[in-house]
Amino acid sequence: MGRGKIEIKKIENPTNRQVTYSKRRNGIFKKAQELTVLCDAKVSLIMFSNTNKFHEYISPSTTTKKIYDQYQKALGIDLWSAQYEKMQEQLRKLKDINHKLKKEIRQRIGEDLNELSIDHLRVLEQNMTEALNGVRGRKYHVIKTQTETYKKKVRSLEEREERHGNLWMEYEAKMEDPRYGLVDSEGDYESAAALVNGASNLYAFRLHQGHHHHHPNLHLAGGFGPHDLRLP
Amino acid sequence: MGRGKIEIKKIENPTNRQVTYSKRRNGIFKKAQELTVLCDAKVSLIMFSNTNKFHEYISPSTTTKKIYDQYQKALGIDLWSAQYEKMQEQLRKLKDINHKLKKEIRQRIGEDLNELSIDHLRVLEQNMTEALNGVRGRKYHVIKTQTETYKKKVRSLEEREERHGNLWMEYEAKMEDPRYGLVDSEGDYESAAALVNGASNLYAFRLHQGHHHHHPNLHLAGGFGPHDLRLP
DNA sequence: AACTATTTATAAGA
DNA sequence: TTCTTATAAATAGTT
Repeated sequence: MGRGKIEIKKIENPTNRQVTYSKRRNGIFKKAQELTVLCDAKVSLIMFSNTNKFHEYISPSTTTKKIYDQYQKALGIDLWSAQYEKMQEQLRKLKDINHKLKKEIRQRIGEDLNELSIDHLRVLEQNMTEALNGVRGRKYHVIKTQTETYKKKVRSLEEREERHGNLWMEYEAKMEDPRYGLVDSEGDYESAAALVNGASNLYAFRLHQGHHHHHPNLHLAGGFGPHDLRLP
Repeated sequence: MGRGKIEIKKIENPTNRQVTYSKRRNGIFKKAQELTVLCDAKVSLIMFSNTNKFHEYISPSTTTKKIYDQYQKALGIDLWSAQYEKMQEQLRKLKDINHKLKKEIRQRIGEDLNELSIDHLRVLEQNMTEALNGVRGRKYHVIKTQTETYKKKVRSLEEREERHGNLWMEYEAKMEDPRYGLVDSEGDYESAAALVNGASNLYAFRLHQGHHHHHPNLHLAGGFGPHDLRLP
């Protein structure tokens, strides 16, 4: 279609080749666009000239990525599948582990016990008893340490009192702050809750359940709060 | 170019549209091939018809993957990075949740208590006490149910014994199987461990730690066994 | 799937 | 590059 018929073979004259590339590129892009409109088709046309100049046509109704996804689907291949599936597998495993960890916590919280056999229950009970002893031991240790610390502070304050004479009031005020409590009483949940500041959701969860009590500081570490813990 | 000029707009008649698609598709493929040869260009032409039928032309000197790699390089973008990063973020979140869950379990096992304040310790102790009561309650319930079941079985066997006279031996053998134990004694860890069959790793973990005891059935549900639980 | 009148694309030249 | 134009090629409507 031109002044003369041409043979379809590489145009050796670079200028000529470039001109033809330019003209025919426009022609094919126009054709692609017409096909898109006339036939409601999706077309992706990517070309690189022999000088590696890049040009593309893509139907307005889609994107290059979509076309390529569809392409992979059509051919049943995926050149990126190796990496992708590796990550999918990782995700699956983590979700599974997560699920199991949640279940363990639920059982240690006293839920989901029905599926445990008598033998499991015995081991769990023994295990929790030991753990509880550990917690109690630690608690007493902390209390003891605190007590000694405050005894020292008292002595220190008394000495300063002898010299200055008006710090006693300050000390008394401090001792009324529950955070400095020296007592060994368990206290009730409410007052304990009020003190828990950096508490993990575990405690938030329990307080929530037992007392329908709400404290803004008890909702930290989003992602596995009360709701999540109840998941199967 | 045809018997009459046509407007470039969607062909409503489906048959007509399909015919036009077919004809023009051939035309554009021919053009792509000619351009490839004449101008030594690389062309990737992918199209999906209205009915999602897939057709492609690719210059013989390249492959579709190469074209897309070149495409991404030319545009300086990565079509899959968004998805990739989304998965990375998901992985990160799951790992974080995992870490927190493990920490909760460690604290309920009596480890990692040092960072807990006296108030946290009190709440945890109270919480574990309640949970332990729950486990004990469940245990006694199971024992009671089992006891009643075996009382019935005994009666049933006695009745059959009256009629048949040789099943008593079978029953006695059964009662020697620890799985049918009626006793309420806690038993020692070793014998308990021997019974734990579908036990979660939680128990496997504790038994492991306390007694350096190994039982093949205690290593189920891979992925968050003893080693994992010690992770930070 | 073939035909063909007509439109469209484009090769060569400016 | 762009325009021009003669001619080749593509194709719309028809069979």
